[in-house]
Amino acid sequence: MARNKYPEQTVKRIIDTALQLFMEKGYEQTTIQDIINALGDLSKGAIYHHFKSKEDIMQAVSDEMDKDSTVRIAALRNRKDLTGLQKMRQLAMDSMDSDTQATLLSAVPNILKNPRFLAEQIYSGDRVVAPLIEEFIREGIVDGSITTDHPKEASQILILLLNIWLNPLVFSCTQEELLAKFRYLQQITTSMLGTPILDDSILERLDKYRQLTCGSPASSVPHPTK
Amino acid sequence: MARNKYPEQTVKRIIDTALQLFMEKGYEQTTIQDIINALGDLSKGAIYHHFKSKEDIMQAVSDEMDKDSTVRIAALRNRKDLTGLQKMRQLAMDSMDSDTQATLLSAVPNILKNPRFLAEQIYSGDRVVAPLIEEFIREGIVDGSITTDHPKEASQILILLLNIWLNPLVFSCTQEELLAKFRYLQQITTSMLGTPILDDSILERLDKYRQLTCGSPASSVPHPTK
DNA sequence: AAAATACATACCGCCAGTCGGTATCAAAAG
DNA sequence: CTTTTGATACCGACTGGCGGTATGTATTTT
Repeated sequence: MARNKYPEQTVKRIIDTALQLFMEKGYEQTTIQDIINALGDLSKGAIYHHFKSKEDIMQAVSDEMDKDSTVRIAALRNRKDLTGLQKMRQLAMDSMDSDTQATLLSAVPNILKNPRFLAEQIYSGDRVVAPLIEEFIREGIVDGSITTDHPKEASQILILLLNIWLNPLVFSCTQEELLAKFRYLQQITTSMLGTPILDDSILERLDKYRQLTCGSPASSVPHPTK
Repeated sequence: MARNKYPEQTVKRIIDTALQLFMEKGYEQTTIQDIINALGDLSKGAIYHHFKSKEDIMQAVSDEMDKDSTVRIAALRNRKDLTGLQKMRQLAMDSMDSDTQATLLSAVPNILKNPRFLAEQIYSGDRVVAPLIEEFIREGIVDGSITTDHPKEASQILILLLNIWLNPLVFSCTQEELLAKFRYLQQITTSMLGTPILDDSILERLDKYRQLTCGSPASSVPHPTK
């Protein structure tokens, strides 16, 4: 195989391919040979030239997954025209139709076989996303749009509930169950931050979100073939 | 090696040894040979006679870990002298000084290297513990000691926050941070169930709990050697 | 005595990771 | 402009260790 003049393209191809396979089959179940086969035109030596171990590939994959949520939040961060509350609302909105979420949801069969990704989600939520949310909350406290005496803890719980508890990929559920969860989450977050942050416009996205994981749009609507 | 007349003892030894090693080194990092070496007097054939795969051992280990929490809850369940609220309080109390928690906390270096256990905790919390909590909540609603319109969702969130978010093993934190978390959790759970369920008597246990993971009793009290 | 159980041991296939080698490039040297 | 040099991108055979199996043997149960 001819040598690539732009090795970063090769690196990216490896990461993308590994991401796909790790999501589909799980990290442990994916073999380096699987990645090689999926790439088609690279060898073992090529991979181990760019990454020092399989774990190293996983690290790069995790970073890649974190990337788009952090850049989205970073963009929000610089907006001077929004109150803390408005930034929070946008954030919650975004968290359900980001590219990563979509591809992740459509590719991962069930996260039960992917404890690595579950752990990654939990920790990146707490370490990278929550601190930024905390910032928004503190802004909201200053500009008067949010009320709480525990911004740090609130941000952690918020992201945990949004990313994990409400995620049908983690806790599979029917449409009605998801709706009930969402309603209760509205209630709780309202009492946490002193004002509603989750409005019903998220609901549509939420159900698309769920459909991706479960397939059937609803189990509550019996539709005998007419 | 002489054949054991009581094979269930051998099975239990394997499970206990595997539990210990899985916690210390992580599931993936523990080899069958490690288990054999730790056991000292058994061979590979012995293990694969009692368990059909390494995954099968993990399953048994998980069941073992779930066991004591489920029997404790089952015991609470039959108590007719307690209100739903009182059962909830006892449950929260128990969740922090059970044997499993203690041994788990003292053995596991960081759950980051143990995504399997983290996932296991999350799912067993949701599937086995939460439904029982929901029962207590419904009892509490009937006997008037608890108020909520979403017992199911409340139970899920409650156990998630208690087992995962508050767990210093999952999210390592200083004593003050843990205290702040606990205070906020008191607040939230109170608004969730209409009455305080976490009282300060849990706090002592909570700090012991934390000390097991981090070692130092407190970072807030500077004690220069006198 | 026969069957079932509780082990032991040698062995297999597969996997992550290694290592010596080759091909291609960029820049320095002629 | 050509040659040399050294660095980089990649190849593919190989290895050690892993999970798992097959077969054999001693002990218990029936």
